[in-house]
Amino acid sequence: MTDNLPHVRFAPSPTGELHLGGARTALFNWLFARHHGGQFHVRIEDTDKLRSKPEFTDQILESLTWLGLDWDGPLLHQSHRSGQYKQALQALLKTGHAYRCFCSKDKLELDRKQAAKGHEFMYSGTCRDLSDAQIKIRLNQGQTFTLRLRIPEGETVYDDRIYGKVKVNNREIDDFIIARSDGSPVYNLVVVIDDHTMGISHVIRGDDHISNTPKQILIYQALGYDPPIFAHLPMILGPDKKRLSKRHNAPGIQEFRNAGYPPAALVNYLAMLGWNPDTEQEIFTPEELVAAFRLSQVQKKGAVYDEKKLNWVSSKHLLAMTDDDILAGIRSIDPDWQTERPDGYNRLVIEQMKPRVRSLQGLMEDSTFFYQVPEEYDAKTSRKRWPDSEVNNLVRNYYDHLLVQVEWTAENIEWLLRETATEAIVPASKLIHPVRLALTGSGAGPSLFTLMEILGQEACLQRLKLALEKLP
RNA sequence: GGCCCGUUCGUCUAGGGGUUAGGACGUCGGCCUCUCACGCCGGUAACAGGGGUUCAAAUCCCCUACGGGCUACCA
Repeated sequence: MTDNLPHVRFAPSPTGELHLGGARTALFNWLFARHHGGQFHVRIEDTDKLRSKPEFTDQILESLTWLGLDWDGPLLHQSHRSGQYKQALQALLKTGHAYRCFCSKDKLELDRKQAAKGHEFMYSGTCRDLSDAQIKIRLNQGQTFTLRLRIPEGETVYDDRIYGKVKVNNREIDDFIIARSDGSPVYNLVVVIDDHTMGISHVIRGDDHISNTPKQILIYQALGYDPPIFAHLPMILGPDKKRLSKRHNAPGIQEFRNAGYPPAALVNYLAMLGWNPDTEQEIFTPEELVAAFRLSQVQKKGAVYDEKKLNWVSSKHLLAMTDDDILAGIRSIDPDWQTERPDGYNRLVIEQMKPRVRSLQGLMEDSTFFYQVPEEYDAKTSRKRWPDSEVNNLVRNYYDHLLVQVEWTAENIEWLLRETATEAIVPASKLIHPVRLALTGSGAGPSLFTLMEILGQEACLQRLKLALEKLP
């Protein structure tokens, strides 16, 4: 490119939803581009007609958008470039870098099976040096053929920005197929042409592509293109150290969204998987990540996905978010959440609950007592905090005091409670806990007096009355 | 099988010749306290193994083991 700024791309195939590994690859590309003021492109690799589904494209894009990974320029589709591939194939055939191979699929498969017993399988090169006459005969017979790349002698070397120098003897690479017998180009050719015509300067992708890279470099050379810079990211692993997949019931990005992880938290966590900022900072905003990101700080080894740490990162982000932002986040998952309540009330609830949860979903679930009368009382807490009818007397006294309380503030509520306890010559906690149980149905929750102030006099009285009837 | 890549606490990682091998999550204990969280303090826990090189190796070299990836007319 003429601007000298990096151009990178994320190239998912729409054969499934975006998962963690893909998201991380996209993220690192995006961080790299944004850090250097370059361009981040998204290209949909939809050449596999059978497995590609437009719904998946939509879903992937939605996930990227949700994560905040905005891309530059139009969305590209690989399938729209077929003319160009044909042209390149023709050129390679003409220059002798590619040749026709008439071996049938069945024969190749047989060879492969034979070889499986012994050692490696490589294409034997049967058709490598067919004469023009021989080719003509076969063509006249109507034999179908694939196109193979003629691999030159020597070795292919490249400098991986993460792995360092990677060197492969070309003997290890066989004359692989670049066009199928129906004339369609194969992935390795297609990426090369796409990346070249898009002006991609840095190819940043999963390290499962490391062995493909020399093949692709050979194609670049055959075509007379300059290869881009390569950087291979380590895989994200499951607890068994195998590449993370559905078998680990690894959630797709949409599930993280639905579970109520703030996108910035997921981005933060993913960035820390296999990368480190060279400082001891752990919690980053996306902007801070952009500023700090260096490819050179990327790890070579795979990293195990750890939900516990994600939860921690998420709780940190939640704590740092404003109540309004959290409310907006919740509404983006569930537009109807507590809409019948004033948002002022909801914000108070959020303020109280946000240090106690790890996700928006958790916040919604754990704050139901702010909105409805508890349906039951936690058995263990009941036994411990409300063991007998003496508690009823105590709570009834408090209830009576509250009945006449005109100014409903946390201070007044607390003062009254302590008064009630003092009158009965018991510690305040003897009253605090049963009251909380009556109001929330559980033994845990925000500070009782703040809770009561937020709930309001009417709700508190109603719930106390109910508990007095039902407990112990 | 072949080729490539990797290996520091359970997990994410710092450390690249001389360190009490550091931090974070988790876990355990304590403090705070009306509970639960938050917060704070503290504990637990790692250089895969073996050979070299060196006065000195987690750090450099070699081998082994283990793990992963690739080895398609998939992408």
